[in-house]
Amino acid sequence: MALRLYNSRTRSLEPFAPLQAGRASIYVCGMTPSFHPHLGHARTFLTFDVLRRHLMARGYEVTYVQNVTDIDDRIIERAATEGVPWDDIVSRYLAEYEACAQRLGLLKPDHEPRATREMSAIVDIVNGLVQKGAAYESGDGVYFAVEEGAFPHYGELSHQSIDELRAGVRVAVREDKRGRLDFALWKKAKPGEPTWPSPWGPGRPGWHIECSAMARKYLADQIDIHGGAADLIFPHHENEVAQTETYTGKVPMANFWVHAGLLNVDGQKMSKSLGNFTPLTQILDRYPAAVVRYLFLQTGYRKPSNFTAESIDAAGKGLRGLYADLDALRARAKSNAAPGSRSPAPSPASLEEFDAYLDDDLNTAGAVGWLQTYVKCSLKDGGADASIVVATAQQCLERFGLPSDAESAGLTATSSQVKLNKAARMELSIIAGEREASDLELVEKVISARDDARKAKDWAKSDRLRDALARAGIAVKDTPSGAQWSVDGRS
RNA sequence: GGCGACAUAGCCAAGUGGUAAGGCAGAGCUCUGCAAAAGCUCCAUUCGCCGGUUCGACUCCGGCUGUCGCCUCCA
Repeated sequence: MALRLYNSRTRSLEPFAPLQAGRASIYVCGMTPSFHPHLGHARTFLTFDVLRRHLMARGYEVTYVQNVTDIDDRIIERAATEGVPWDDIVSRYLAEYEACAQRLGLLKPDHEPRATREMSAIVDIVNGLVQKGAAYESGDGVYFAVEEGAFPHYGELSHQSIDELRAGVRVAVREDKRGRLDFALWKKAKPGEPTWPSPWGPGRPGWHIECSAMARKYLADQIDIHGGAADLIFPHHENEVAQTETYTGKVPMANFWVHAGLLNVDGQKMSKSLGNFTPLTQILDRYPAAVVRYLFLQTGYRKPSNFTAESIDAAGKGLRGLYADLDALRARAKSNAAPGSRSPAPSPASLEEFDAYLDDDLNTAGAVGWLQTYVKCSLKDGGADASIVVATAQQCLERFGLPSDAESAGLTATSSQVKLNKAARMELSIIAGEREASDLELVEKVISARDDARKAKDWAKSDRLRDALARAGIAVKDTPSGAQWSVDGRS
């Protein structure tokens, strides 16, 4: 079976055929660091991270480029509001994004070009477009002449005609251009704005042109897959296609346009004004990154997705369950293993079943279901070779970019995660008769006091202590080998 | 107004022209001092509504309704 992907350009599912045998080039529109990265960013980049991992697993040599648009109107506005230099804004939010990307386990792009460092490539394209007569200089910039028919295929990607698009244009924009649909390739400097030199005087690139320049420079005139979130289809990608294809004369610039669905929060579009905008950093502080990843894997990447506290809690429990079953299989494999035996290879047949889901337009949700069933059934079926199942499941987790066990996924309690609030600390320190002990020591003291009570069959005291721990956010469970505890909701 | 996506159990969510994966929640039982955890079992005669095609549709076609998104701020 071969990979099939939904191509927004043709609105159909197509077999993936690379331009060069064995290679795949992907360009994904990355961050504009003008504000905090949010969950929607995470969803988009996780989607392409999994696509990339799957292509690699299928034997392609993948070149993945994800740009940074580090100059645009919003960055300038933000800087003006805060009264700081524009590049302070960029470095602040870019650093925040990179920290999040690392926590999410996103593979590092092969190239991460930044618009401001690619000015000559940008100016070259604008120049070329002007020379071809597809663009013109006006009082405030250089514009692409959509309305004069510079690009006959304009609108094909977003499947709208020029007339339809024109009808949709809202308020008259105060730009000095000939046609309403014409868009800026280069913006001449206004006072106080950052500038770069150009044949049209100091200024800065318009939005869209940077991607045309960087995709060509770091990949080629024509690439296999161009990705981004669905909200970029128009105008960003439409304009990008117009620029690149007019400039290079090669069609199409991207064989596949792959768009990730947008994310809603509590049923509504995420926005600052609705007050449901949560920086990604805060989400990752609250939930393990692996849970965020698992949550999005459970949804088709093209579908609109709704984020709620319930949905991520359920995802966390589902992932924990998977890891628990896997641990049980590991234990079985260990007890069955002959001394000195090597760990076995994954089952090719099972792996193929898993990959078949991903081949089907990256059906991660189906693949998750398959993996849950595979692990659960293997656990019930004593006849299955546990070590092979474990090896196979680990491969699947790697395809997903998920850690191989609960501990590395940050799902188990560790001493550093014990943080008692004031009231809880007070209560436990009274019970323990300790004032100076660390949070961790306090918890352990109370646990052992409870153990003593249980040995003495003083159930009332034992339950009292368990309740106190529960109020402090510590869950206790008694096992044959003694009491185990965990930070609530963590394990 | 134009363009599009989606509509499957309490929630999330796969899927197929031949009779509904999985997760969460819930219920019962086992275990347990009681819990928790774990194990076992159960949980959509039905896939928004109405027509059509078909031996047969949730799956294909047409219409309707609803939700959401895009139409130069957007990942």
